[in-house]
Amino acid sequence: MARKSDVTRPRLSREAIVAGAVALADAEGLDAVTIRRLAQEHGVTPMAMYWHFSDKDSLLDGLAEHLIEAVKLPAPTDAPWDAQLREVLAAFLVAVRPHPALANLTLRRILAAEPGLEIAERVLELLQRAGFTPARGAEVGTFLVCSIITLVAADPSPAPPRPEVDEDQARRDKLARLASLPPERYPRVIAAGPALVACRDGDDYFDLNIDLLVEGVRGVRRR
Amino acid sequence: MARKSDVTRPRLSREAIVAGAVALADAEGLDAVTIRRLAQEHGVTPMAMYWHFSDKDSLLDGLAEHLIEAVKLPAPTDAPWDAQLREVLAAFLVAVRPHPALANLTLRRILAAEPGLEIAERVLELLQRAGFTPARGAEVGTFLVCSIITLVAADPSPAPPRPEVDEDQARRDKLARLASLPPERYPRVIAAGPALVACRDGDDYFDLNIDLLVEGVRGVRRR
DNA sequence: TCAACCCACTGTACGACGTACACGACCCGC
DNA sequence: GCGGGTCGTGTACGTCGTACAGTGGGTTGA
Repeated sequence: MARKSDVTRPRLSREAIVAGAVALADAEGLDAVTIRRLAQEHGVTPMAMYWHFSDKDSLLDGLAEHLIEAVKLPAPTDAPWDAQLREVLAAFLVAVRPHPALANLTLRRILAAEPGLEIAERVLELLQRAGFTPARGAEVGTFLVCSIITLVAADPSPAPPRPEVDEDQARRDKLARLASLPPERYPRVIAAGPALVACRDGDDYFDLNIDLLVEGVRGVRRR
Repeated sequence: MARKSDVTRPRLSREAIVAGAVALADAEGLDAVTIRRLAQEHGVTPMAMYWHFSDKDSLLDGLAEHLIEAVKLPAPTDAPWDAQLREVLAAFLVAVRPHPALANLTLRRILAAEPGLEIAERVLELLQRAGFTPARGAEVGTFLVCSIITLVAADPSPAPPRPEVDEDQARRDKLARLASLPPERYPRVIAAGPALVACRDGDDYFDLNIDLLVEGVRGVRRR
């Protein structure tokens, strides 16, 4: 097997594997994250991965944990609960947004490790302060976090392939298809076409919808 | 190859394949939906599928379309926009909820066929009536639909395996893990444990969060 | 009536995937 | 110098999607 270099290769490690996997997922999508592919990129046999991870699923656990660890939870202040809630959700968004291909992995793994528990505790505390019972708070909090993840994950094409020229082209094609719909049946879809097809690289989309969530929480507070 | 019956087998069709795939996904999760497995269940060679679908992805397209077609859009009334929006979102939820394993497929395929376009048009119309510009309406509407899907898809374990006794056991284990956390660090996580771990089989969770979304839309309306 | 045709399906094969199992090589303290 | 962890190799198996080349049976035109 060809080594990465002729001299000694820097020892493999959990962290190095995870970092490589994250980079790979960012560049080519989650489907490109393969035991064999990662091994190859580290100049190593596929089976070498199994010393550091018991199986592929635990590798994905590692990726999710990596994302969740990156959340920089803002320090508690004496600002009102809704302002603080917005900050917490925004912090989560900021951490996850660079890795849309991995966002979905965090969906079911937030409560699996300490950093995620910290986030959950914080959200539940703010929701309790807002007047929710623990059960209601859990339901709302679960939904909030899931929504942030979806906000990020729902955006891109299933898996961004190599050339970003292609991606643009695909978007243009999609827009053209919308534009060619019968205008008497779908006037608003056509009018909104550019916004429906656009990639969410501005902050507007995220700001607006985080606001929507927080406003929603305020709205259902009394129940 | 063994036929499903000794006598002539009823001709294969797109619809039959999709129906089988939906049933399979409901029973054993999306991972069980395999070209080979479907072929076997129809008493047919794997390659026979490729007469009806160009590849697996177009089969998944078919599944998504099947779900979206099932949405029973309520007739327009002269009720206020927010009440109607709630009805539309609820209708979407009702159609998707029986098939959590397939919900995510609809995320990027709503605008691919006519029934989905109809839904989009309707949502955009209501949002326009609420005072949103087409662009803003598109951003909010996209998020609303994605949220409904997430509401359904985020719930179950990755893929429900065979015995539902196991599923209950897994839930109990997870709850026990939460309960054994240090109470001084995670008091609210522990208090909310049952609600965090519970399966969302009651309507409460969905009703509450649809309300949250509609209230959120009302909240961000003026911008 | 019979050859021609096409639809729906078969058969075989290939490369990629996750991973079980057995086997080294390296490095450490004793 | 040597025995036992730590880390990695080599080989193999079963499963996946699917390319490509056949093939049989129903319909059709002469």
